[in-house]
Amino acid sequence: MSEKTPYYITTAISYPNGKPHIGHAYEAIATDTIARFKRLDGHPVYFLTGTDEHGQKMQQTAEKNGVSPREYADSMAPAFQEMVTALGCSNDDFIRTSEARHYKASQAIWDKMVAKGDIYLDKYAGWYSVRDEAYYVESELTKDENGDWKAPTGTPVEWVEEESYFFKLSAYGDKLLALYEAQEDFIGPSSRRNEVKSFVKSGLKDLSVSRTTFDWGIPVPNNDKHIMYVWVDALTNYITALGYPDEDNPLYQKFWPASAHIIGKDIIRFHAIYWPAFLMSAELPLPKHVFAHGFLFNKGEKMSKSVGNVIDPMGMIEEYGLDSVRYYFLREVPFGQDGNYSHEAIVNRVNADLANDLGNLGQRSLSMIAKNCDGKIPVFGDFTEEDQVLLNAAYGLVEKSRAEIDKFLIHNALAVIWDVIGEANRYITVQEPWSLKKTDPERMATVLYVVAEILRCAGIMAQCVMPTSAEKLLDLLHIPNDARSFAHIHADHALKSGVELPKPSPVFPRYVEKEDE
RNA sequence: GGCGGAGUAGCUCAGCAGGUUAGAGCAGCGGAAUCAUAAUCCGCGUGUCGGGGGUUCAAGUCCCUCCUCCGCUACCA
Repeated sequence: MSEKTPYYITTAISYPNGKPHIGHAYEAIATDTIARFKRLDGHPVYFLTGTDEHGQKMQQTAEKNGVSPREYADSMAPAFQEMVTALGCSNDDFIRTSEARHYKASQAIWDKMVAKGDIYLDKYAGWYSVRDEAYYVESELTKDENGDWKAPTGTPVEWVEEESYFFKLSAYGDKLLALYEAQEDFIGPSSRRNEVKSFVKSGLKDLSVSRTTFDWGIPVPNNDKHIMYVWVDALTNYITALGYPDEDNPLYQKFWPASAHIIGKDIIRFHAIYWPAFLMSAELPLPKHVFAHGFLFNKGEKMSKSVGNVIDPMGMIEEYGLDSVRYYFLREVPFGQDGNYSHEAIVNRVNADLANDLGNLGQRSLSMIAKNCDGKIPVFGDFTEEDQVLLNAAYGLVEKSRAEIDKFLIHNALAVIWDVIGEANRYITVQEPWSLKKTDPERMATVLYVVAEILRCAGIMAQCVMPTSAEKLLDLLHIPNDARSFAHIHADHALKSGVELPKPSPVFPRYVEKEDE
């Protein structure tokens, strides 16, 4: 069997000037689920996440806290690493853009873009508000009664000019449009692709890619007065982690170009326009997909610190359990669209799908096996048509869900799995193994065998979204660790009759509301 | 303002190369069953498919128009 295509997937790197929030967590678990899916499906996978630590905001926040930017970054990054761990992410590396390897990579790609003739020194001019410490474009400004320009915040602005390096983004408009044409699925979902296309069609201006007003960033080669615009360095993290600029590095050789960058919808432009332009300039291969997920809302309201409705991912894990949280967000929210969180919704979803449908399917069948089949995988007779239909549905799961995952429709991939679980519950009702127990014990054994086999397949599939619970389920079926990949979802690897099973115990507990006292 | 997306059962959504009585899940109501985590299974919806107009033998599904909501409209990241 030839090895499948390597699959390199990344989250965006988080900006650690605050605590991790549910948005960071959502992106991480979604990316992790795809990464796990691909691994289970036999691909060599590299999964990267990390923190984006440079920039003015980090420097400002550090100053407010009376520490250096590096000290501040060092104090903030661990919370993100801990979150990723707590979320059960299977990332192969965690990159921090303040690391030495990343300085090397960023300066190398910069040099490549210089060599290509795409970077030049000029002046950046614009309306600047000293008080806001921000530039504004003219369309944002208003004139006051004296005819002076004001920022949207009401602060006075002045026309300032600053020396800056520019990247010739304007030269890449046509190439980018050609890319979007040639690779329809480069940007997903399609609504985002339209936005990006129209933005590019409206004409690209050259991009200011260096700053001189602060110094927390990667120095521009051969000109220490300038640091790189954070996005130049931030985007480069995706190749730093593979060993760039050493293009002979085995990781780079194997995994670049990336299969997918999973990002939030707010940073699509940087990933779908700037990043491919930078790579084209540096003459490096382009990623295959950039997919933007939506935002999460708390009962329809945007989460914000001032409203005080921010969801802490660690608190959620504690309340509902990690696998329930992972399952809820990935099943409930159509991936690519905005989603909603509420206590009622998660309890409802988790109890219905996990405790009732899958958990109870396991419990009802495994306890019958324990009581009536000597606690061993039942001996089965000939399969009826109904048996075969159900088994085939399970064996077809990989192909069906893979088609969804390849379109980044994680919610659909999960729905496909739960369709089979529903069919299995209906099958039991129709077959009535509890009646067969008296009338036809051999047939009862066959029915229970079929259900156990469905559980095996569903359990293997579910590993991508709920690794811990799925493992537990597979343990109950006594599936060896080396028989838990998608390749085993096939009749050739079906359960062996007579294998002794452990005593069944519930895998997905029901969430019961706490009494108000 | 310009460009783009969306408006379908209480909720979340699917449907759309136009074509039989517009679907699913959840919630709700009724029933069956009793292996099981009071779980499971079956049955039950008179929905103006945002409003109006048009094309067509036939329109959530195409065209026009209006209303509402949302996104994008570059240098904070």
